[in-house]
Amino acid sequence: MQLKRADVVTGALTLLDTDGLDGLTMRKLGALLGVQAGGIYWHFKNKEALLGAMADRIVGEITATPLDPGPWDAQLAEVAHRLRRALLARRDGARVVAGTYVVEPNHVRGGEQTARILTDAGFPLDRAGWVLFSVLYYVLGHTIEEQAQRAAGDWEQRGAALPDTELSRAMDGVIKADPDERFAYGLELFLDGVRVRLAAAQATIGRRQA
Amino acid sequence: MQLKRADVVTGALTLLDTDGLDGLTMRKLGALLGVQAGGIYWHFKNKEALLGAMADRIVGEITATPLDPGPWDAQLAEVAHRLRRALLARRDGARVVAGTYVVEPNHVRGGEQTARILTDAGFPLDRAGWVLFSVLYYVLGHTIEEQAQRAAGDWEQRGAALPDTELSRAMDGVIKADPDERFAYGLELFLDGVRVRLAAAQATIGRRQA
DNA sequence: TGCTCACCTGAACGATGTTCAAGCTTGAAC
DNA sequence: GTTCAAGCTTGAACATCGTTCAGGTGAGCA
Repeated sequence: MQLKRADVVTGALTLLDTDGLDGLTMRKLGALLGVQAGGIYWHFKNKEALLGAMADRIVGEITATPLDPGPWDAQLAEVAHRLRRALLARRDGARVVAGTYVVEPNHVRGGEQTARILTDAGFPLDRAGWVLFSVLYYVLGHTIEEQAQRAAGDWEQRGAALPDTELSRAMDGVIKADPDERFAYGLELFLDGVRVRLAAAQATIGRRQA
Repeated sequence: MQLKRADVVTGALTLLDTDGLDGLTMRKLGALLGVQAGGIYWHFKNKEALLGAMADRIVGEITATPLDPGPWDAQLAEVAHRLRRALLARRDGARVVAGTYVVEPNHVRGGEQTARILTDAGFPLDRAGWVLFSVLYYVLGHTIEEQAQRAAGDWEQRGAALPDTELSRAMDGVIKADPDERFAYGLELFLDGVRVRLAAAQATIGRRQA
């Protein structure tokens, strides 16, 4: 039974979970697959291409199951949460996805599907794209930091080094707060902004129609 | 004249601009500083520590000049723009900053200064921190992608590979749009959300006072 | 049976981060 | 002005990394 392209990606994701992105080497991946390191290069041009395929597999989770019908804001929030869950599901998932600027099929498919949510809600198509990317950036940034914090683990010299002002204690509180809550809060800020824009756009149309 | 810690950081940032993050090696940095690669390890425990110091120097630009007095939303927007400019000012600046989860002095100082903007506007302290970090994540995510796209340069096989639907043409339009405009648009979405929250909080206080 | 691809081996190449004993340089103390 | 410890650097080595490539192996078709 020979190796298929998909098997390499699966093995790479397994190794990612156990050893992290920095521990993901071609030699270790080869050993896991029962193959010499060089053999992988028949399936992928280089490591970057492999990482791109891994990223696409990770974000592919988002479009795996169809969205429940419902109001646009609930749907958009669901997509954002799915993306975050997909990134968190694998060790260093956010770094893997953020590091690859490749246009892979699942990326594009997910983007289109999400844009449709916004255009159906009445957003003009170009602005829908802008909103979509903005949310994407927020999720990526948030999850990168979340996983970096998790990786840094408990070498928490932090509190000691900081000056003990009211503000810096608050900063420390932010870091220690529940990431799920913080994520939802920031996402809600975004959605409020989108709601404002949507209301304004519809008011303009209404005025034009009146 | 011997090397000081700060000189190493300055040289590293120069090398970052010319060779990019992937081209920033200890040997090249040593050559630039007129020193063997091993010598750098007297000043910094390892490369990660050096990158942390570089990141702190980059974000230090933000607090270099004091903020103009004005309404809180203009100030917050100014901070976000300063952060973006500081990251864009150096090649791969966003990746450098995002990759280091170290609490360096300038990071903390900038965070506190920005939190004060929000508390002065009437935000509770803990929520101010959440808002602040959310904006930070947006800016980081946006700028990482912006610089990645710049680095990918004009190997634009992109248009050809994509299916030619209305939606995918729109996606392509997003990528080709002016990054400054896109950034400002997404930031404004955020600010709208914050305004909504602030209005709601003040309404509650008002009702309580009444 | 033999041919032809698809797939893999095994060894090498250059480059990277990091370590360390040994030297040099500097500046203050005597 | 000499001395001496501390601050800084050398030079060579080590393990490991991504990547290449000429040559093997094996399965499926003729």
